[in-house]
Amino acid sequence: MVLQVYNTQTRTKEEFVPLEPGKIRLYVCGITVYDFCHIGHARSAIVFDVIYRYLLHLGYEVVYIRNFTDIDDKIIRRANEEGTDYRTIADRYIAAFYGDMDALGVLRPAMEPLATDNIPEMLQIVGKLVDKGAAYQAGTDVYFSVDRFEGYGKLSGRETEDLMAGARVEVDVKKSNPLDFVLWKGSKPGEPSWDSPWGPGRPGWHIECSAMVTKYLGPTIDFHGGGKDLVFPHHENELAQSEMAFGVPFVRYWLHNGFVNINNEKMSKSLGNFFTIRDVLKDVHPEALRLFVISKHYRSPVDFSDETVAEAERGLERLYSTLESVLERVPGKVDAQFTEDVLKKQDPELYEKAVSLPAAFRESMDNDFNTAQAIGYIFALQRNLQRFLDKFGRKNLKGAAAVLARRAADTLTGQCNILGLLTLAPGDFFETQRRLKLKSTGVTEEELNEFIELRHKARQEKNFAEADRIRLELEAKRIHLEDSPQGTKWRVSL
RNA sequence: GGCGGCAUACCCAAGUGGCAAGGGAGCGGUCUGCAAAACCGUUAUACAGCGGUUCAAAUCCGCUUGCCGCCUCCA
Repeated sequence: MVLQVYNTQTRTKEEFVPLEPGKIRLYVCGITVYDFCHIGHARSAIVFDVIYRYLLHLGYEVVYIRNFTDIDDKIIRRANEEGTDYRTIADRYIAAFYGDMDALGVLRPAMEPLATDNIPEMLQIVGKLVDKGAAYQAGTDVYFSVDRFEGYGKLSGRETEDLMAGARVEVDVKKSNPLDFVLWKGSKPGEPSWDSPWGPGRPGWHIECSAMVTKYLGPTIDFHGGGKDLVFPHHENELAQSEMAFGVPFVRYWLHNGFVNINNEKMSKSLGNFFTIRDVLKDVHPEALRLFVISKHYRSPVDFSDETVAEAERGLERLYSTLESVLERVPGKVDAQFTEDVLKKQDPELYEKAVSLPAAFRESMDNDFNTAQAIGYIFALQRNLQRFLDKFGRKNLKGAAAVLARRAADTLTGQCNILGLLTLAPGDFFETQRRLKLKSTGVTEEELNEFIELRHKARQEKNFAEADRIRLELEAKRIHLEDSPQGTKWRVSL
């Protein structure tokens, strides 16, 4: 089986062949640090986190780089609004970003370089382009000359004539071609600036990625990723300047994730319909958000709503619930040896599903990271496992049945871990989940425990009317009581 | 105006030529003092519409309709 990936540039799925056997160079465009991240950023981060985890799982050495754009117009504007400097703003939101990413369980890339730490490298590329006649100075700015790069438009599938015709931007008179883009921007008085052969200034938007890709990974890399909106102009321009400067292919496979929509409309700052990661995580468990994101193929748009997120939460609770049952019902040590045949006889379907899950999972993931399908297989095994557990009523499992249940649970957990799911002990998950959800009911844990205690007494006295009254009172607040042999548990409905 | 994507049950969502995965919700049942959870059963002669290719199409081709995105900062 081979990994197939959809390459934006060719618009087809291609067999993945790394530049260097066993090694993968992966670069993902990070964020511009001028505000808190929203769930669109979360989707991108989670999608590439899953891809990164999967490539590691396949046994590749993956060098994963994700940059921070820490100098740009929006950062400067924000600094001016707050009467502070760009560095303060950038550092604040870098810290916030790390907080969000850690909360989401996103693995850290090998390196997360800052644009401003790589200015000399950028100037080097600008110099190369000027020397080759592919860039020119106009006023205090330096522009890339799109006409000089034959392949311009090959990533986004556009013809330069089409772009010209549809140009919505006011044409900058300094440019010799309206499509030319700025490599180096002369700074206005009071703006942050760096010295350069073309005068004091700061980098244009695209040059930083070209510089950092080359510096940390080399002139040709395997994967370059980001949101769909970066295809044009950002990645198109990166590609143009890099290939012009270094004369070798820039990226072997371009990966772009789809958007998060709200009510079927793109979520964006300009539309004002966005949710920050930190706000969402106030009532949604990070693994539930992750499951929500990867329940759909990464290239498709995904609609974010209370309903769609709640579905993911319920699904995740189901998985953890089954795992919890296995922990409770299968004795701590399962050391007895049984032949495969004996295990299979316990429940042929469960046995078969457990044994075949890794292959099915891998086949899905090898097909352009089809996490949605992989999750389908995971739920199928979960269902079989739960069914198997239920066959034993409330009894603990013993012997071969215990071994089979344990093996199925381990397989489930193992595959989910590759996606960054089921990374917690079930007990810890449910505790966090209950605490998150209880906040929205206005009932404190102490109050709730008092209710449960009162009801417990009423039940002991066979005063079921009172017991049911308490149940109903709590249900009105979406708190459901579940009587079990281990005592009364509770959960908040989603 | 140019370029691109999507359309599968009540909802979400896989499927990319050979009997339509999975999840949620609903309904009926088992269990329960009553519940909940869980389990069992049930819910698409059918994949926007029309035409074509094929022994065979949700899957390939063409047209039509509807929605969305990019072309400006944007994950």
